[in-house]
Amino acid sequence: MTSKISPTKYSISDLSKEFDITTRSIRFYEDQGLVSPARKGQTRIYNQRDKVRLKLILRGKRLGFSLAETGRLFELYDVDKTSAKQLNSIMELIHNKKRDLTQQLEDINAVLIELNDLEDNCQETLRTLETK
Amino acid sequence: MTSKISPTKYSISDLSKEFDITTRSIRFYEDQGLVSPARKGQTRIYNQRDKVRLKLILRGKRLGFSLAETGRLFELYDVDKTSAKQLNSIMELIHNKKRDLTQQLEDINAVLIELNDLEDNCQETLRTLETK
DNA sequence: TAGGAAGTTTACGTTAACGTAAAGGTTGCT
DNA sequence: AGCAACCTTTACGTTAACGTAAACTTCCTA
Repeated sequence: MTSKISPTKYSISDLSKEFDITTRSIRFYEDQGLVSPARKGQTRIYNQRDKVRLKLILRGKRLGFSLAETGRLFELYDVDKTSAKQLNSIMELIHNKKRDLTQQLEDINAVLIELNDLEDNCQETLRTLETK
Repeated sequence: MTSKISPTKYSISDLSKEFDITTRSIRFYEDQGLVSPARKGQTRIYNQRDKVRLKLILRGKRLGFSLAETGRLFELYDVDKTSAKQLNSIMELIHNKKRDLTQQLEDINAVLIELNDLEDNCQETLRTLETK
């Protein structure tokens, strides 16, 4: 049996509400080539794929990716018929991204440790203040 | 015996070379109140503390912190004699930062998994290209 | 049929984090 | 003395990622 799935059709304001971003941002992402919704007349109509892309864009932003970088990552997924040359440059790109992210993991862990220390200090100070 | 430590005195170009940033950036960070080097006449003289701060600024940037956010974190360390009220707002700030960073950890792990998948695909495609 | 809600394009404005250039002071050779 | 290598301040320019406003269309409904 074929699986019927969710509505798969969204207006721009549907998505702006769901992701808590402005319609301006969504149109801007389109301008930058990160999404390309269908049109019904003038009106944009977004499908599941567009929605997923928005989610990925936002995740990218949380990680400090520029929109251009996120766009590059999107391209990676659309690669089916590529030359070996391109494949190698793609793998280099992937390698660099992995390197950056691994560095970020270290950074985050370090900062989390520091924040926990700070938190402990604060709580202790609070306790001594209350005892008095 | 007292431990003699490293030079602890740096010129602006020393640090710009060491951290691979421009002197313009370093002066800008000063402008934003993130470092405050001593002066000998007009000339800036940086010490160990300044150097550490630069390192932290750069780590913050890797994590997508704005200079203002990093500045807030610096302030947290200078807190000794603070009121309970301030302590609570500080702890809230810490809490939010921890929340963000934890989210980032999840994001990074997700992206790393995807990148590994992509890498595998690329390598497999490369192998099939070579076999032919 | 008048108006409101949601959509559109076009275009100028804004903020952060510097880049870049101009104009000049200080030190150290040679 | 001259100039090269640093340092300084001042100030305008630049890019990314939108914000904001104007002017317009389309659809719904009271």
